[in-house]
Amino acid sequence: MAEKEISLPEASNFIEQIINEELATGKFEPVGNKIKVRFPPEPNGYLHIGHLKALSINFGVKDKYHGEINLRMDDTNPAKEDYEYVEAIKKSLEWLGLKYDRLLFASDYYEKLYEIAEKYIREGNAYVCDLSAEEITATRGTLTEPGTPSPYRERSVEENLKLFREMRAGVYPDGAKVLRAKIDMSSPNINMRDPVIYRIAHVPHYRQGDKWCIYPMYDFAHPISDAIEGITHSLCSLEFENHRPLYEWVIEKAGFPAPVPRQIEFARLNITNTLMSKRYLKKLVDEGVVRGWDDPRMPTLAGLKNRGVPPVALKKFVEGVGVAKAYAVVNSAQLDSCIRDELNENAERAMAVVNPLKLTITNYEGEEELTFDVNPLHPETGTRSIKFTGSVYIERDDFALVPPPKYKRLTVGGTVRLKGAYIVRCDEAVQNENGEVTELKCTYFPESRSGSDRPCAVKAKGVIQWTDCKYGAAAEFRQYEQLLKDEQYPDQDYDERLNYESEHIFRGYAEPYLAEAEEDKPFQLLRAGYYKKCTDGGKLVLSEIVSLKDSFNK
RNA sequence: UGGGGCGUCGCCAAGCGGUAAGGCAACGGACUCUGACUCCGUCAUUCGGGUGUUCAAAUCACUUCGCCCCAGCCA
Repeated sequence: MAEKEISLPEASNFIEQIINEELATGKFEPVGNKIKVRFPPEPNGYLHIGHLKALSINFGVKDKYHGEINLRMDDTNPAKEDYEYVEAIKKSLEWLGLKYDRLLFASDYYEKLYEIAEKYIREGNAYVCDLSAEEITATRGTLTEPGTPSPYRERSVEENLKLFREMRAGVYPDGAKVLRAKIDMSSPNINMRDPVIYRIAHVPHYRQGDKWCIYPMYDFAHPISDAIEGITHSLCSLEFENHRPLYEWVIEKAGFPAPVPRQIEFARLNITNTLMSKRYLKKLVDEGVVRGWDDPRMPTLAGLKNRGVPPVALKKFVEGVGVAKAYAVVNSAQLDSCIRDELNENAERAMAVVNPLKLTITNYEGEEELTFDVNPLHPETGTRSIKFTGSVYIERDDFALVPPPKYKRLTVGGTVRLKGAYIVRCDEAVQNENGEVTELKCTYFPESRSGSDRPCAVKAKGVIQWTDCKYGAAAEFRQYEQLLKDEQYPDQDYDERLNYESEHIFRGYAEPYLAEAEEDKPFQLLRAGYYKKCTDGGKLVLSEIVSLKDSFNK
């Protein structure tokens, strides 16, 4: 218990525990005890809420150890990648306020990677294999049976070198040959059975153009990229556990000096009611079911942003979820809670109705301005004014023909307070031929005006929100409460899921105040649980609104 | 079935041999011009099961059951 030059921070998860132990044993003294991590997305889609965990862990480690973090695009498969995605990824990190030390690309290492591949060949650690993809699969063996060596496994170094150079030169078509690591065809770990490390693909790369027609595989490129960058901890999700021996083999054979990067795996983030596979998300975008990757219905960070989710809420959520190795599905209620919590604290308030029911005050004439606190929790943020003309929309659920027990809102003959305005009594519920209530006729009590010191004999059981018929603005927003029980939720069928999502984007009327929203500023509508951030530079999406109004004035 | 992992409250999750933190959810109650918020209170004699070691185990050992991952020229 002697030499303790470094004071170790308190570990808040098992990864940090490991790092502390390594630091304590002096493993990183050769690099000045500098911890380096990386966040390595493949630019083949937008970042989604699942990436949040990797982000949080990596940036958390970086901050805690005053280390460095690279944002590295893991772009080794040109068929799927594009600049659009690297820009989107950068934007999402910026939105979250995460600052990385440098932006790097695996594709910038292609030359270096190629040199290491040749080194492998020269040292007998790799060979060119002519087997087809099907043949490779067939000879790989099964979970219980060992694989059989490729007939090309024992090619000479010279021949391998020649062939590999020809592969690079474009002599062979796609699939004709691959470079394989020469490890162990009978390893119980299938990943070690001579994995492919280079394939031929005559596909232009979004950054390299047609400079290359052979591309390194993840299992080869990733460990080496980590090593090149001097990454100390390569944190990834559980499904790469089986790749760890290969990760270590690749680095060892490449001959990097210690300390060499260490891969540590953690459990992915799963959330109920939220599908996160890129395949699924991309399909939604490609088929035009959503407006884009940033559609507020999407679980992408860009979508969440457009939904009005504050980045801090996301941070709190992911920190609250913790880091462990046990498979976990976090209930979306936990996310909702973090969002509501943040909104409750910081969002300005506004009223809105989703499912409007017209309420007309028969004894009211003229119009007036009512003043509200912008945020009751923080009165110092100011006030807002809403016009009131005596004709308003209220939420359909706030009126009941036959009230359930303990109902606190409007009923025929009952009274309720229109928030910030007057107490009204419902005299008549106008119904159409189908018995549906189409309008409420009410009388109001002038002396009940909000803020008035005149005593008012009338008492209201409840308070409801409203928007003025003449001045209210049409709006679109999403209800973030979990309306359906988990078991009813279509978990895998994405068409059903989309229907579900569509039903949870609501259109209705809101205070005109909302239409003036600043970009990125979420609102908590007075009925807790609703919130909305206006897209398109802070303005409501008008095309949605026009059709809305039509359907309202049926 | 070969290999690699994981099992602590309905959902996450601390705990690392000294007698089960916390959050979400839920449930009571107070307050309320948001049935919200806030506030107070309740919510694992038990750590997948069993057996051992120990004065003492969720923590160690053995065993058993369950779940996840791996046979892409994806990452």
